[in-house]
Amino acid sequence: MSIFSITGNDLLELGYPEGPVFKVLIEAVNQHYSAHSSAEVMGLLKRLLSDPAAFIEDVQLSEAAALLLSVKDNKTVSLLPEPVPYKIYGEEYIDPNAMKQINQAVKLPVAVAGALMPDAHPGYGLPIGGVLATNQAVIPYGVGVDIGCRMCLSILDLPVASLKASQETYVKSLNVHTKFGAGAEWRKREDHEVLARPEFKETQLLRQLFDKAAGQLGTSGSGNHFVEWGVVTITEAQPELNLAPGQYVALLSHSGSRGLGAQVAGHYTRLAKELCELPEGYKHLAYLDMNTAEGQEYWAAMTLAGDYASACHHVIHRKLINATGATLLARVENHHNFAWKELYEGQEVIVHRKGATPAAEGTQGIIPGSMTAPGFIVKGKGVAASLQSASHGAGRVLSRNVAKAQIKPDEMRKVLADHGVVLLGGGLDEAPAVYKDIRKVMSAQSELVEVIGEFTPKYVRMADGGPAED
DNA sequence: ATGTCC
Repeated sequence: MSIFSITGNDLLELGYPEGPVFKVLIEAVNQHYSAHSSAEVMGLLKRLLSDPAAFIEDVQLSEAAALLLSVKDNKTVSLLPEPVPYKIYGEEYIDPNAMKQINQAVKLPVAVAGALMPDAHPGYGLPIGGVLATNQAVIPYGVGVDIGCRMCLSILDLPVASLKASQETYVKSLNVHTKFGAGAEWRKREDHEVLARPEFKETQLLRQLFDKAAGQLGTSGSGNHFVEWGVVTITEAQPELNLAPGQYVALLSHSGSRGLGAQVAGHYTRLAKELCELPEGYKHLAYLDMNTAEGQEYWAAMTLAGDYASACHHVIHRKLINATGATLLARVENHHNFAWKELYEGQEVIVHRKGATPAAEGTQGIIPGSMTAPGFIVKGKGVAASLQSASHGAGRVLSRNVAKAQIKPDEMRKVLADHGVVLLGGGLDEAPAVYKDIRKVMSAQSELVEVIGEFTPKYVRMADGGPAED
């Protein structure tokens, strides 16, 4: 007969809420159950956690059961004893810390299903590249700080030869009509109907944020955001895009909802943490009940931030297309940090995509590679196991700090020159070498999306990189 | 991601 004992880690693994119940339960089990098998005790502990009321008169476990019931009354949320189903795509390319984060998210009591995309890397709460479906709950950090961060591609009627022949015009258009950097605002403000939205008058938060949003309309921010001219190659006729096979000049942008979305995310994450107390290590996953005023308020603010992000892209594209005198032939755009109401196995769920491209059957999207690697125009296949999602890019392999310490400016210049790419701004932390191989990432998700076109960057503008690390 | 704590 072996002597068996449990530890606090065992209880954490089982999803027990941290607190006095730990000490009481460890003592009770080690005193009264040490002669039982590990499997027997674990089974008992699972039953106790899922239904403490059934143990309230149990000789050995009544105290623990009472504590568990009072914890529930005190709104500390208990995790699921078993995770809901989730599928990982391209596991061999994914950081273990991102795996750990999706493993936590699928134990939330509101979780319905999850998925992890092949470009995944760690984030706050849900990993970047993480997808989570929940029941009647929205997780502000499941959407992310940059609410509505999205891609927008305009395919134009300009001759491809003009890219080289009129290099100066294209480069100048980026310098004149885009604005990058944290806090960047246009001195002469742009206009767009999104600024007339009633939501800007309906909460104190959005009233406060309106002026900054008006100033930042049509700016791009910093980090991995970009605006670039390049070449779209279509190999087969695409009726949905109304495009014949061939090559086209195109404009591609990547940016989000700027200060507006960041402040909305911060505000409602703080609120969610107050209303939804989760165990240690899970707190960034705090959620709002969709059937409360707070949940509905976040949803409205998130929707506005998403539409604002779209408006920013449209302002940028309008100005750059005007600068070249082009005509728009086709446009593809998609959010990749957002939450949607969708059906999963017949149930309405809230699908959070934090750095993941919507890929419902026939839905078009853009998955960028890097400055020197192609991006892909894709059409979703509607695979339920991925919650109808795909990656939102190649994903980083080097952190910003490591990149700034390791990559030499001359190496980066050479890679750009070898690919015929002109870069305005941009830092070592955005060098092509910091990204995974987009072709490997695409093959890891070939069952999720069909590629219908490629985009190759030529003239790229980004925010100036930060200072190099020592 | 954001002028890095409303």
